[in-house]
This record gives sequence, C-alpha cells and structure tokens, in this order.
Amino acid sequence: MLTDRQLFILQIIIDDFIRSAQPVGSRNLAKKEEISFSPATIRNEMADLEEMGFLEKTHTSSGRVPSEKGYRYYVDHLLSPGSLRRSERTAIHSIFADRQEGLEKAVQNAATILSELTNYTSIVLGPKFNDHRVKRLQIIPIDTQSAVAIIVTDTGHVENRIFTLPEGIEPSDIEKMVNILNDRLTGVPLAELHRKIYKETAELMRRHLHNYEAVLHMFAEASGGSPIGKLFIGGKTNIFNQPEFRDVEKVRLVMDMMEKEQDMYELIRPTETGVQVRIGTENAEQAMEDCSLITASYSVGDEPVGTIAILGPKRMEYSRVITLVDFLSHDMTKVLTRLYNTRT
Amino acid sequence: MLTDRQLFILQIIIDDFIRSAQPVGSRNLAKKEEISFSPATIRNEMADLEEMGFLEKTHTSSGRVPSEKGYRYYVDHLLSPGSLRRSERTAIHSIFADRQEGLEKAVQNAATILSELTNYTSIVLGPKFNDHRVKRLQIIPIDTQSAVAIIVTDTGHVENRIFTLPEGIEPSDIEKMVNILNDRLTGVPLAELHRKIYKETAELMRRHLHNYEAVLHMFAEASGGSPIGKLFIGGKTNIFNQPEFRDVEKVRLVMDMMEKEQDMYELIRPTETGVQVRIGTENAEQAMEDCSLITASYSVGDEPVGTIAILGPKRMEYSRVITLVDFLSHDMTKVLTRLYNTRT
DNA sequence: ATTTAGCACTCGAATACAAAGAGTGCTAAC
DNA sequence: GTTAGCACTCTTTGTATTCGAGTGCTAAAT
Repeated sequence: MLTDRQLFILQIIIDDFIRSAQPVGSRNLAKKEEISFSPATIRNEMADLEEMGFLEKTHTSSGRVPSEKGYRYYVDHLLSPGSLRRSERTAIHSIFADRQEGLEKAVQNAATILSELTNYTSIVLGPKFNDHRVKRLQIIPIDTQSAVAIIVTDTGHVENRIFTLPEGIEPSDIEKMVNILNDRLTGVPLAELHRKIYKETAELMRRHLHNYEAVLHMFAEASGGSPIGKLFIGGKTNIFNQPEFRDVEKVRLVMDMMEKEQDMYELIRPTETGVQVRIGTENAEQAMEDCSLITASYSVGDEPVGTIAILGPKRMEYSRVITLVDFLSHDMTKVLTRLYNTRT
Repeated sequence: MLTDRQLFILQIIIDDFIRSAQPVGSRNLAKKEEISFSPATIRNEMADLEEMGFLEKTHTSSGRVPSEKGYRYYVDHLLSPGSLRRSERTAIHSIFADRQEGLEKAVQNAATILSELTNYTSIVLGPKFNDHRVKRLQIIPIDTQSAVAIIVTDTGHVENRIFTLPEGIEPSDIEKMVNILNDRLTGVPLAELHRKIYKETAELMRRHLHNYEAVLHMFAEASGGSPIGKLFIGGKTNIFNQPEFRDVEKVRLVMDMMEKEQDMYELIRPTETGVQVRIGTENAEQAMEDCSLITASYSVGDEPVGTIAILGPKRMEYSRVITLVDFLSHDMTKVLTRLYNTRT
C-alpha cells in the first residue's frame, strides 16, 4: 500500500502538473517549501509510484506525469475540498434569478456561465419534460390541407408540429375533436401520453383525421420520442486554451464529437446521482481519450431531470470544478423544485 | 491591361493553387499540357502579374500564390461556369422533397447537405417570418400566476412565451381578451404586429392584464425583435481539412467566430440579390482574413427571406461552390414560393 | 521584338551534429 | 532510511550544411 509520504508526493505532483502542464521532476519538486527531503528521496518514491502505475514518464529521462490511475486515485482520495469565491456563488445564483426569461434561456445561461467560470467546455442537458402534464391541446387549421397541433404543459412548455389534414374535414369537426382530446388527456403526464392516446383516442382520431398517424407521431415525440431535454454547450472553443491541445488533430477529434448531438447525449447520459468524474478512457467515447468529464444531475423533487457537465483536459482542476458543478446542480435542483411545486 | 496570355496564366495558376494549396512555380507550370511556352516566359509573365498585384510570393524565391486581388479578378472574369453532377442535383432536390418534416428541419437539412457536398462550412439563415401573418393567438393559463401566449402564423410557425398574470384575473376575462385579440389581429403580418398591438389593443390589454408589457414584449420579439430567421451551421469542423489551417491559432479564430451568433448574422446579412462572393478582408470580420464567403439569398415570391452561404478558405473551389449555392438558392425560392402561395 | 536557354542567387526544408539542460537510476556514503 | 554523487538518457536548442525548387537577369536564338 501507499505510505503517507507517497500520497503526499503524488498529490503534489498532480497538483503541480495540473497547474503547469509540464512533466514534474524531482529536482524542481524538492525546491518547494512543503518538501523537506532531497531529490534523491523523491526519485525513489517516484520510481515506486510509477511501478504501482500512478505515474508515467513521457520518455526515459523525463519528469513524471500522472497516469489515468493516478488521476483516479487523486480524485478519489486526495482531493482537497475546494470552496467557492463569493463572486462565483453570486454568478451561479444569478442564473435563475430572473424567472421571467423562461427555463430554456436560463439553462442556456447556465452553460455559458459555467464555461466562463471554469475556462473549460460546459454541457447542460436541459430538463426533460416527461414528468410534466398536459395542460391543453390545440389544433389550429392553417389552410384546407394542413394544421398545427400544439401541446402546452403545466410547466409552460410548448410543443408544436404541422400535419396534413384529411380531405374535406370541417372546422367544426376539428373543434369537436379537440374538445374530446382535451377532456381525455388534460393532466396526463407526457410520459404516458403516447400510450393513452393509442388506448383511448386512436379510434376517435382515425375516424376524424385521415392521416392521424402524423398527429400521433408528434405526440409520440413530445413524450417518448424526445425523452431528453435540449442540449446546450458553452465554451466550445475553450479546449484551444489547453497546451496539450496545440495539436490540430486532437482538437479536431473533440470538436467533431461536440458537433454530434447523439454522441454528447451518450456521453453525459445520467448514471448515478451526485457528482461523477470520468477520466480519459473511462469515457466510452474514443475522442475523450485525453479529456475528463465531470457530471452532476439535477432534479425536480427526487426525480433527476437533467445533467450538467464540464469537459476539460485530463489535467483539469478537479477540485474547483467538482465543487462548482456540485454547487450549481444543487442550486438548480432547489430552484426547479420550488418552481415546479408552485404549479399543478 | 492584361494580355490574353497573362489571363490564361493567371487562371491556370489559381486553378492549380486551389487544387494543390502549394505555391506554383514556373517550372511545374510549364510541364502542363495546356502550356506551350517555356518556364522563362512564364516567369516573365508572372513577374508582371505580381507587379500588377494579382500574385504574391511567400518569400523571395518561392512560387507564386494568388493575392486577394488575384482571386477577385478570377471570380469576376475567369470563372469557368461549373455544372453540377446528377447526384448533387438530386441531393439538393431531396432537401425539400419531404414537406412533412416542417420548414425548420428542411432548412437545417439544407445546411448539412451543403456542407457535405462542398466539404466546407455551410451557413443557412432560415426564413424570417416577418411577412407571415397571424393565424391565431392563444393565451393558455398555466396556474393562477402565469400563462403561455402563443402565436400561430399562416405558415404554421409557432411562437410562444410565458408571462405572469395579474392578480385575481378571471379565466373568462382572458377568454374574452383572446377573442378580441384574434378579432383584431388575425391576418396582420408579423412585421406590423408590434405597431398594431400598441395602436389598437394596448388600451384593452392594459385594462385586463396587469403586466401586459410581458405580452407586448413577446409579440415584439415575434415580429421586430427577431426579424431574422434561425441560423444553422453545417460542417463546422470542415475547416480542419484545409492544409492552410493546420495552425491552431487560425482555426481558433474561425471557430470562435462561428460560436458567436451575432457575428454570423452580420457576416451573412443579405446585401444584394444573386450570388455574392466575399474574399478574405472583403469581409468585415477580422477572423475571415484567410477565408472566403459565398452567399446567396432565397426568396418567397420577390421578397428575400433568407440566405445560404458557404464559408471556406480563400483557396476555395469558387466555380463549384458558386454553381451549387446558386442552384440551391433558386431551388429553395421555387419550393418556398410554391409552399407559401398555397396558403392564405 | 519575343522567346528561351543558361546561370547565379535566394530561401526554405531537411539533415546532421554538438552542446546544454533537465531528469533518471544506481551506488556508496551518511 | 536518506542523500550526495555520478554516469547516463533524452529532449531541446542552435548551428552548419546540403538539397531542391524557384527566381531574376542576361544573352543568344527565333
């Protein structure tokens, strides 16, 4: 097992490397105030740490660099619990201060602020509206051939879709149908909407709408089809700041990934609650090889509804970012829970 | 003035450079079949062309590279009018084949296909809905404090916004108000909505809605506030393919710009009709120094409603891209005009 | 009067080499 | 167990050298 001194040295090495991005050598380490033993001693310890897989060398006679295992140990056991500056806290609180703007704007804002605060890339998975209930359905004819179907939820979210009307349908028919739909579907959670429609109203729709599949399709999307909230990414180009990404090819990998929504969903799909750290290849995605990801989900009540995440180099300021992400996710949970509970 | 042979040489040099990205020298040029004179002759002509500002050298004894003025002359006078492959034409036609998907999807699709076809970055400014008319207004109460206001246009576009209700307003009041609003505002173009609301319904709203400013604000956004359509960018990372963008700093400049919506709007804001080419510093934007932009607007009837654009290196395949952009913009105009004219 | 062959010259890119510097591992002394 | 000392390794930096592609200019050829 690791001695106290080895832990100490490991911690200092990683801290140093996170700051400098330079392999750290025994000589320079020994110069630090905190360290009271000689370079030779450090070299011995470093050799041991390397043998155990916590450190690596970039070439035979270079300084040491943390390995993935090293980072893992660092975040699991060595992290000094960071604290936030007053300015950071107020920045975060400000995100949801203005409720007028609507949820989407606020969430987008969260992404922007998070990336500015950290200088890394932020990803925010907006709240999914599964749990929200139908407040009102509406079908508004546009012309003789087409109409817009609209769902409004009790959280004020609006989904809409154009579809084609069957030949010769009367406006009064549509009105009747909308009334029936509202009668039967108001209060139904989006998650169940799909099923409920098929069970209770398919017959009705088939009678009145020629291509009722289009409408069903929309409802399906509003519920099952997009069970996931919108994705916001802030500070996409922040990766350019990292010296280990001076290489165009490396940047390209990450950039390409960020353009693919699907990949990003997969990447930050919520797994467990609380703050999660995934280092390098711990992420499934190939392009993340040299990156780390810190995620946290936020909830409405007890139900997780979205995720916030920070994507940075493996050499990320774990302590600070973890604190930040944790803080923001709790803040979001608090605000959203209150917001949600005033409705219904 | 330029002799025929100088034009010929200029054209071949630019064509060659566009293909190879390498400075082109007299010796290699002379090897080409089309060329029947010696390297020395070419050198003389090149020296003249350089003196006139059409060519540049990267260093004293390098081959020649087109200057901005050279490109300008090239696109203005030397372009061989390209033709499209059958596959390209079908790809473009396929974009709007499926009207079911809705306009936004189709426009987004246009951006994707355009970038795939060209290997450059595409920018599509979605149709602005100024000219579209109010089909239906709706206010749907969510709870005692808030409601959603919805505008549906005769093109099937839906705008919505949450706002706060004044204390103690009755549902019946709201219903009455919506009826009046629909009475007065149905058929009004979005562009005039703002004015009309203030003129004809402000008094009414003030009486019934405590913070009617929020509603006005939404209507303002639906009309004046976002006089511009949505912006779609395809193939953001295609710039990485260009050898002259091997440099991280250069890529970063362009990427940063692409993240700023405002900058992109400014960049492709429609000026004149027809295909426009802006080369390097002809674009106001600093980051475009090494890029060229080819834009074309598309219309509904005679009214331009949006823009499509291709952003690539100065060393862009002008001929092909111009043809493509021209073709697509006409196709979009045709489809949208038909689509729009079947409504109302 | 053009065109072209020939030649000296320039510059960048590639190669080689040496020296410097940072770092390691190991041994022997403390 | 710690550390001083030293040989060794590997990267970085700088310098010199060569090679090749290209130019500009002059003089000969057409």
